[in-house]
Amino acid sequence: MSIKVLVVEDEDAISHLLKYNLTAEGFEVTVVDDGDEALMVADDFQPDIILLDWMLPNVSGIEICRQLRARAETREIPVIMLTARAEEEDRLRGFEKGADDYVTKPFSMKELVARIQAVLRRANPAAAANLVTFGDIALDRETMRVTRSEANVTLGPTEFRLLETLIKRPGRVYSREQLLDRVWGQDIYVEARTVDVHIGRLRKALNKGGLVDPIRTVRASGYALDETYTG
Amino acid sequence: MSIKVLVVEDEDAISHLLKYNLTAEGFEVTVVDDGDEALMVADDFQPDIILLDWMLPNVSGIEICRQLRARAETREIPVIMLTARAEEEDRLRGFEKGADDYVTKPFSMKELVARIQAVLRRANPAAAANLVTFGDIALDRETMRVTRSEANVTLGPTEFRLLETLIKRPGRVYSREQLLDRVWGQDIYVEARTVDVHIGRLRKALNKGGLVDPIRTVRASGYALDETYTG
DNA sequence: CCACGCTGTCATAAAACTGTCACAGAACTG
DNA sequence: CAGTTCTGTGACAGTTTTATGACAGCGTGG
Repeated sequence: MSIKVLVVEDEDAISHLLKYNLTAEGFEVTVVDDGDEALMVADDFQPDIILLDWMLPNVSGIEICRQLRARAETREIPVIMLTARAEEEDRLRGFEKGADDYVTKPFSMKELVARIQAVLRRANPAAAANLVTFGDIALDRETMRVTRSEANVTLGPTEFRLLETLIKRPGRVYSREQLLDRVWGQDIYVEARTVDVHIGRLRKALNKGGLVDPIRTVRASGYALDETYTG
Repeated sequence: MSIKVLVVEDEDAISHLLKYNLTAEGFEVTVVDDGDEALMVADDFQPDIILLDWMLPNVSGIEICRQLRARAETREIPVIMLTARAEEEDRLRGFEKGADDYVTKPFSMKELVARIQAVLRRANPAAAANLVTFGDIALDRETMRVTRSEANVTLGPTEFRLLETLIKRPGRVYSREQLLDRVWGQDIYVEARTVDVHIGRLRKALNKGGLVDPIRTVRASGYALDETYTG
């Protein structure tokens, strides 16, 4: 099942553009062009996120936003405001009324998608899935197994947790300290460089057989799963 | 580079605690223990937020707050007051003088971090955002990546921070000294001309493939992102 | 008690990045 | 236009950061 996006936008040019591109990105897109309809559709379609134009016929986007927040059924749905205005004051009003983020037209699709994902991550408390995948890598918490391209990968407990941590947010860079906190726990002390060694061990296990390394080293910062990697 | 916090606090016990915990939370923390120093450091370090102790030697926190508001350079920086007093009257005075929030000692780190983030969101949504864009350039703090026209740009740590600094205020001209303060830090000494070299490196990386240079050199002054540039 | 798998630390080598300098060229000045 | 000031940049030596093999300690199961 894919992520459902509700687009509230009255300009056809923009809504078509959005529908086209977001569909291509794998989202399930519904478009409405007016505020009252938006409120109704939000209720029964239950989108995962709403993209809300600021300027709408009849009711302003900000008012929609306020009303969405007032109803139990729609309260939790994150909202990104789309607007031509970049003024500070407007931005503040948007956040005040409960917008989760704010995108100024014109925007790039890349930016929009990144923001959608960021907001969803923030709003969506841990997807407690047993099976997590990243490219051709699959990690199963239940069986404590990791596979790459269907082939079994043998990991020690520490490497397993390390991968488990990294895979939660592919692309995000974790500092050695953050990894120590998350993988080793906050109370125990180990050298930061120990992380390097375990990253090395994880790499060796994961890339056995000459596969491409999916782990990115970010100098002076830490490590991340390379989000541009496609298994 | 992460969010910069300036802590103004004269009690070592507390400032150490703050520095330790906030650093662990991913903030970049600078501590000063006296008001006059705070004003100076705020100017060149340009923190994203200031945690200000109410009781300080020489000058009171509230006075610092007032003076911060009086200067263009520091006016926009949000302030959270730290105080042992919880009386309504003090709280009002704090807000009157321009504090954005108010935390009463003793406080939990969790609470403080939550308030910092709330204040940052309110005061400056862009600074708290992971993704900053300028024209066709996008800088993502979470993944530590920079792209131009969707294409990945490889930067060293220093060039990354340099761009991060410039992109905060496109168009603003930064002197070499200001860039040294903000990008390199206040305590270390390097030649001003070193900035030129890194600007050169940033340019080379950013414009690879014959793209237009978005960085403007302002003779005898410094550098800026060219606000007339449209990606 | 031993073998074994796993761990954390270290030493060392390799890689990546940094700051400076020198010089060429560009931009100003009068 | 000649003189002066400022900027761009290739080269380079030095430094910082990362990768990795080696090793000793630990706990478990035999």
